[in-house]
Amino acid sequence: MDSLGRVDWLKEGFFDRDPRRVARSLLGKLLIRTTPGAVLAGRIVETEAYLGESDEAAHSFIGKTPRNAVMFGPPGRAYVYFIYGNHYCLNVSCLGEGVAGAVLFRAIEPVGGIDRMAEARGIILNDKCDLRKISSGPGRMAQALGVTRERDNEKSFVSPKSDLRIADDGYRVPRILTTTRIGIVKSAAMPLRYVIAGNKFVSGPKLTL
DNA sequence: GAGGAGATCGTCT
DNA sequence: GACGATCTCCTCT
Repeated sequence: MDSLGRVDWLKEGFFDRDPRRVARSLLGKLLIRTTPGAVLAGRIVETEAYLGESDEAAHSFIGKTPRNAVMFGPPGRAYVYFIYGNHYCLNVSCLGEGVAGAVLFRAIEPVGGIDRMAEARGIILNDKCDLRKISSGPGRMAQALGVTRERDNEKSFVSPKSDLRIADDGYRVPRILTTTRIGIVKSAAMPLRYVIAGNKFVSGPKLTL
């Protein structure tokens, strides 16, 4: 972690808030995966908030099931699910025990261990490669960080022993844009997607300001 | 560059 | 048995 300089690790209280506030606050923070051979780090540039049982688009809308139980658990835990038969998506639980809520990590800007993340994505690093393909989009980002449900679901983001944590290195987000969420049908009009304005690693269609 | 469709499987009804 | 918080490839312009 020496290469990252001095950072503050996020604590459980950070996540014990409304998912909308957590989603905004997470922008600009560093998502860090510690592996035996390298430290993978990415700056969070895009998030989506999923509210509790009042949000039709959230998995928690149908109530607690084995799949979504983490959303109802304590804050600061990883909720990982498998989607479309191909991809994993990484979320962090918000609010306290018994209250559902989560924030989906949609994209990060690679800042450390880039070669390892590219390798995990099957991308050859050279002058022509598009770095956005490493971690721009929930499925891509999860693959770059080696996130799977078996390995990471229910894992704590706030335990000092965890290999999946979030840090604040003092980066100041210039401006935040709020848009509707991507890929959902129900409650699609709710503006619960947050992105760092102008950041090229944000996924989805280009945003006009 | 934009748009459409297929891939593929866990989860819930 | 249907559907999904996605990605990639292919076609068309």
